[in-house]
Formats: sequence, C-alpha cells, structure tokens
Amino acid sequence: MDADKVFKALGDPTRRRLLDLLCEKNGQTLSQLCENLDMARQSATQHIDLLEAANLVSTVKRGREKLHFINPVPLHEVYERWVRKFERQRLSLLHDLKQELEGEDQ
Amino acid sequence: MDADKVFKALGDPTRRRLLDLLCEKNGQTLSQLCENLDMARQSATQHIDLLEAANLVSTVKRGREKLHFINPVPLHEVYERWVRKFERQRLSLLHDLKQELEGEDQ
DNA sequence: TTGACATGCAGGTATTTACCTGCATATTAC
DNA sequence: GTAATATGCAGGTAAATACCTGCATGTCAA
Repeated sequence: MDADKVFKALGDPTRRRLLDLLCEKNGQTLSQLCENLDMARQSATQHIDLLEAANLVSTVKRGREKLHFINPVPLHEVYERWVRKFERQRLSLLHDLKQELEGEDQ
Repeated sequence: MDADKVFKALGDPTRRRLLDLLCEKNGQTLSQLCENLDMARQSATQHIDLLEAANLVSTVKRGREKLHFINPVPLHEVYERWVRKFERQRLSLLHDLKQELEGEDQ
C-alpha cells in the first residue's frame, strides 16, 4: 500500500464523490460517472487515474466502455496502519492533553 | 469533522511523520519535533498549522514553548465514515469485480 | 538587564494540481 | 460504410502547495 497515494487520492471532494457513486452502484462507465459530476469528462478521467494509481479503483474494458469498480483493500490497510494505531492509544493520548491542561490551570 | 482537511493533512509524508513522532512521545515542543525533520522550522510550522486546522493536533502554550498533542478523534471519524462503509460492502464489491472479470473470459 | 532561546510573521519561488479545449482513436448501430 | 458514441491523448492556465530567507516578538536565566 502506498499511503501517500491513498491519502492524496482521498484528499479531494471529487474523488471521494466518485467512490461514493461507485459504492451506490459498482461497475459504472466513465460516462455514467460523469453525469453526476460538474466538470468535463477529461477532468474526471484525471481524477479516476489517481484513484487507479492508489489502487482504490479497478477498471475493466468492455467493448468501447470502461467499467469502474471500487477496491476496498487500500482503505482497509490505511485503517490498519493509521487508525488502529492511534485508536489503541486514544484514551492515553487524550489523557496526556488533559493532564497538560490541568497543569496550566494550577 | 472536515474530511477534506483531514485527508489533505494526512496526504503528506512530513505531516504523517509528525503524527508518528507525537505517537512515540506526546506533548513535544516545536523545536523537538524539528530535530527529527529535514527542513526549516518555519516549514514545519506550516505543516503543523494544517494538522491543527484538521483538528488532528492540539497545542498548549507553556511559557515560551508550544506543546503538541495528537487528537485521535478525527481519525476515528474518518474510519467511521470512510472505512467501515466500504468495509461492510467489501466482499460484495469484490464479488462484483470477480463476476465482471469472469464474464470477460466467456 | 541583556544574551540566548522558542516561536511568530511576512514575503518570495518552484512545483504540483485541477481544471479546461481541441483533436484522435476505437467501437457500435443503422 | 457511415454516423453516433465512448474513451484516450496532448497541451495550456490559474490556483494551491511546499519549501525557503529575513526579521520581529516574547520568555527565561545569568
């Protein structure tokens, strides 16, 4: 997993919208996806290229169409690497801050 | 939670490194953090400002020092909104893609 | 009180990003 | 075969980003 590509891919509202659209209906074509975006098809393609580079979306060509599918694996890996780690320490991290704030008041 | 700010904050290796540093030792000063980064202090400050804007880091002033603390809450919210959603559909999404690939072979 | 230290603030620049337009190619339908 | 459709590819621009340097301010300690 390339955390940089995954987070950068997720760091744009258009690309998150694309993932949501595919979550509603997987396997849509480029044209179908574009109907729900307010930009030129070519611009959407560039966003999709980044999602593909981050391995968040896989595509299959069928005739002249290109079908798009979500790949949830990188998101899971992001969770394992970046969320669970902090999640485990969540209470103690908040405890550190609370202690510091109380120290200030005294 | 502002998903855009959180993902954009996470979409940079320096800022992820800062979070890792704070995970190792919470409550560090700006100078301490800078010792582990290969850039000017002012540049690190700009990265920290983004982490603060995303609410991933909170700070407390103590005398002439500024202490930095991780806030794990936004990461948890990202997980709830962006990871669990796809996680729940993980198997069915992969099923869609598998079906499509098999359809191509026939 | 003065020098050292920690941080803040104000620009300046090179690179990346997110759009666009115009045109080319490939597939399908009549 | 030809027109319509779906996508690919090549540039061009404005804004955002990630750095930097230089200087100002505030705090501590001798």
